[in-house]
Amino acid sequence: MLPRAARIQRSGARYTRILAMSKRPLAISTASSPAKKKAKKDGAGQQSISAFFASPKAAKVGATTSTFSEIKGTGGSRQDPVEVLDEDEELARKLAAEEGMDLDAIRAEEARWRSANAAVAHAKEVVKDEDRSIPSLREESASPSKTAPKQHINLAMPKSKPTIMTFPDLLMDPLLTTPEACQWPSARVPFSFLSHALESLSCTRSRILILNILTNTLRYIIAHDPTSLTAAVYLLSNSLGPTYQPNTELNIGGSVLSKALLPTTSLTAAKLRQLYQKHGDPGDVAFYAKASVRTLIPPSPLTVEGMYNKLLDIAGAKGQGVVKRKEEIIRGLLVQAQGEEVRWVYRILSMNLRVGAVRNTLLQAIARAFALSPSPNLSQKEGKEEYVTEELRSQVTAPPEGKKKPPPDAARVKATDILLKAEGTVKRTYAQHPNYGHIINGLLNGRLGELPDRVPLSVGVPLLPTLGSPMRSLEEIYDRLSGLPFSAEMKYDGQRAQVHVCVLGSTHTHANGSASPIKGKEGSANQFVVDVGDGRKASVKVFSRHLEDMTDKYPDILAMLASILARDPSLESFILDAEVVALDPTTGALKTFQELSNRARKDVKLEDVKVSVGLFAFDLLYLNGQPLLSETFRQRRATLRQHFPPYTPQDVRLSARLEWVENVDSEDGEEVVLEFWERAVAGKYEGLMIKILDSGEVVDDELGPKAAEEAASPKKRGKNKAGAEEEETKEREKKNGSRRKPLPATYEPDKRTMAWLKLKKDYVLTTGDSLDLIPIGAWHGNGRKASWWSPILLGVWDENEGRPVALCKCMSGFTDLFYKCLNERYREGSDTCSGTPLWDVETGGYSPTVYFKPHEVWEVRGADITVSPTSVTAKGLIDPERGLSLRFPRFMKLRDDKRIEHASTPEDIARMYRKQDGRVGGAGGKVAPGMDDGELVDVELESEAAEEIESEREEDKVQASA
DNA sequence: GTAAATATCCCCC
DNA sequence: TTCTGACAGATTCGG
DNA sequence: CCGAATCTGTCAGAAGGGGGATATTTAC
Repeated sequence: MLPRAARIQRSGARYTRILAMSKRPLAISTASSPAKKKAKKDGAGQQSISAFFASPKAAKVGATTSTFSEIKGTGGSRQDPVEVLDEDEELARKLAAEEGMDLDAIRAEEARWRSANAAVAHAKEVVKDEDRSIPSLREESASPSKTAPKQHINLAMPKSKPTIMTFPDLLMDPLLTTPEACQWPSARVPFSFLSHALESLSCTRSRILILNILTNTLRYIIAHDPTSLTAAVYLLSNSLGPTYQPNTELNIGGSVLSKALLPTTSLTAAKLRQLYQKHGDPGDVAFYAKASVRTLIPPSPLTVEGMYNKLLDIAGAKGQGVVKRKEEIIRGLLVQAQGEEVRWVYRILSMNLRVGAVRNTLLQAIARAFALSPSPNLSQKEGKEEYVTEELRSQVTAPPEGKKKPPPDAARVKATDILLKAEGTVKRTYAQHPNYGHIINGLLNGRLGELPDRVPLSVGVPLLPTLGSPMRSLEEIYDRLSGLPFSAEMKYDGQRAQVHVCVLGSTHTHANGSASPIKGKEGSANQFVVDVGDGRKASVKVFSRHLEDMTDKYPDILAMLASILARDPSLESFILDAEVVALDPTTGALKTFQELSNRARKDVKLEDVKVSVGLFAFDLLYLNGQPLLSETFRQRRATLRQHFPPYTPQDVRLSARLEWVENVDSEDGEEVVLEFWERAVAGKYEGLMIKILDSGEVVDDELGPKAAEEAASPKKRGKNKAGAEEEETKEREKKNGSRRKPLPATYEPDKRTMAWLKLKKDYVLTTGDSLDLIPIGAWHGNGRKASWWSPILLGVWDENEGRPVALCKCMSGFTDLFYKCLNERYREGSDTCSGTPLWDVETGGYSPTVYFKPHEVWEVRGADITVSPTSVTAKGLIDPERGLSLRFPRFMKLRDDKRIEHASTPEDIARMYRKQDGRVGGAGGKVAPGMDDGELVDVELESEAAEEIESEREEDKVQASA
């Protein structure tokens, strides 16, 4: 029996899916195309008119519809949902009649939709009756501070009938169920089981239910086909393997996919496009297209492992004719897939499941699944306290159906505690060794508690980086850290690099991870071994921020590392965290990110290096066999500086530099920090990184920093620091009347803590400039933004030509409400929005789906001005061939006080470019005097002004809708 | 049959 | 990289 | 004291500009 809450969720969600149907053009590819392909694209791909914007009937229900989407807004709908159903039915019949085909499949589908139909109808009633307080769009904008109240739709939903096999409900509380009976007839998990799980996932947005579904799914697989587990997890993770391994990329996009789909459907390209228009989601299109096909001989059922292996085949394919070969594999998969499976095969192929579960949730589910259903390979005796045993589980009771939630029973409390512990171990392990395959092997072959030892931090396997939280002013930083000593480091505009070095034959050599999930193909292709010169050799790897192996790209860094090893024979293995920055080879002055990205990436030879770089080290995570993660930043930094003094090569052509990042500490005084920040603003830096030096506690209340410092003490990392210690803290807090949060200065992979704060100059409202731009065109959004305009093309005002010129696209900074209002202000086909360029604008290399009548001005921010191959703004002012564009554009507010003639001009942009280009800085940290002397703003004024601007902005954003 | 242009995909920020 | 929004848990507020 | 309202942290998923790598198409 399904818990009531689950039933409600499920039906509500099913209903969401229908709402989520939307129109979208066939061309899914991005539209950042050079001007030349404009004509072709506009002709073939982009079907721009959508029913919602065109039909008056839809306009009539518009308000109601968006009200619906509020409930579980997976994108809203451009059509009355009920009608979608009718049309689908009709279409199905038509297809069946035309092609003379598989009525059974269509019937089953009909049944499914009909039950959903009932749900929608009911839901509609409920909403109408229950809630008159959901305002229409206009009312909403009148009282913007109130967000629409949450809806609870209480209705019973007839269960849809799976076409092929009957699978259990997966939403139930895993503590109340057990995966006893095998759910499939074969030895291996069929793909249909996974498909069922995905289907269930897509029906809800509740984190709790998503976790339940995933956990239950994995439990069944652990219990009945553990060898398929790794494959299943990768299929669920939108990836084929750890990013640091080669050949985990499919290298296929929308174009290959639709090309492959076409022949499996016996539909014409035009019909397929029609389906795209109808449904929006490519996976749904595949599903409907396939629903019209009859196969004479039913293919053998697709298995999870079979699917995964086929994907590996695709990823491994190389050379001439790959597209054809990949197409064939895909076609094979689509033929094999039945019913619902088609949708998920297709979404997996596009590596975008969109079911609300990615890395963290998946790891949680893995942990819980193993804690509840231990690997069949293990004897039941060991480590009982790490698992939720059958006895314990059977004592857990279901909460009663009433609305009152009584306190959970003791067994549940205990079980939940065990689950949380398991999550902690698995997440921590993954953060230090992000490889699902290794973790699953570890869990299948060892106890939960042994996992960290079985899958340890290893040289050669990148660990996830610590993340910094964005801050908007220096003041906010002092506020957050309430007196804890910190270091302020320059944030360079380059590329993150995690450098792994291990001298071969040293005592601390770590295996580079066994049991790779990537089978066959050239698994461990790139082993980079550098010759130190004194007879030693070392293996070296350089990883990017997203843990991609980019050792290829930096032969000069490898050379530098060889020199470092040569000058210090005691170095055996280490992991450095650093930033690679482009440098002027002679002066050592910093260069821009854009220049760094001009470097070649593959098979780079030392001689071919055109852009010199420096490696600016800021952390040391491992040294000579010893992980340093649990040491404080102060300690790690000291060790780093002790063992890795800066290095300047004799010949800049043959080796990169090694530098320490420039920094000051809070102990140097506030003025010093302020000056440092001003230098960051004036120079070619992104801003500052602020890092806690010692572990401590942050005090939220008035109790002041003293208590915090008192409590500050280096913390030993350990699994069970909980228990008594925590209670003690809580009690102390109660007495003091202050809340404290522990703030560790240890290296916390994958955590976005307050221990690392980033202050970028473009976050700070009074620094960096903002632009006033004119919206001149747009595209249809995807997924969540399917019923809105997104992105939007923005232009500057060119006085000479007397018309707007496109500068950049923009999609960030808009609220949902703003999008809705935009739909009204620029309704397709109205006098403000047209599929053809009715107004005199220069769009350069952009070809938007629709053009807007240029009559508004928006305030927009960005980090930098870039030289652009697409934009034509200010062409000739900086570069004869290329225009200028904006890095990280984001919408701030509507400027209804400005006319388009008052928008920014190409000259403005060019001036900003010159200003940032002339910025001073340099590796030595010297600031050339006399530059930009007017830019320095008193910090106090700054933050006050910022606050004002901030609140103003909020208001404006809302007002924009009125 | 080879070289240049174009299209896609992916990855950096 | 940027951003917003949804959930869920924790805290505060009002009767 | 309890339930509602509000705050906070975490997670997911939209998508920006630029540029290299590679396969495919076109031009000579």
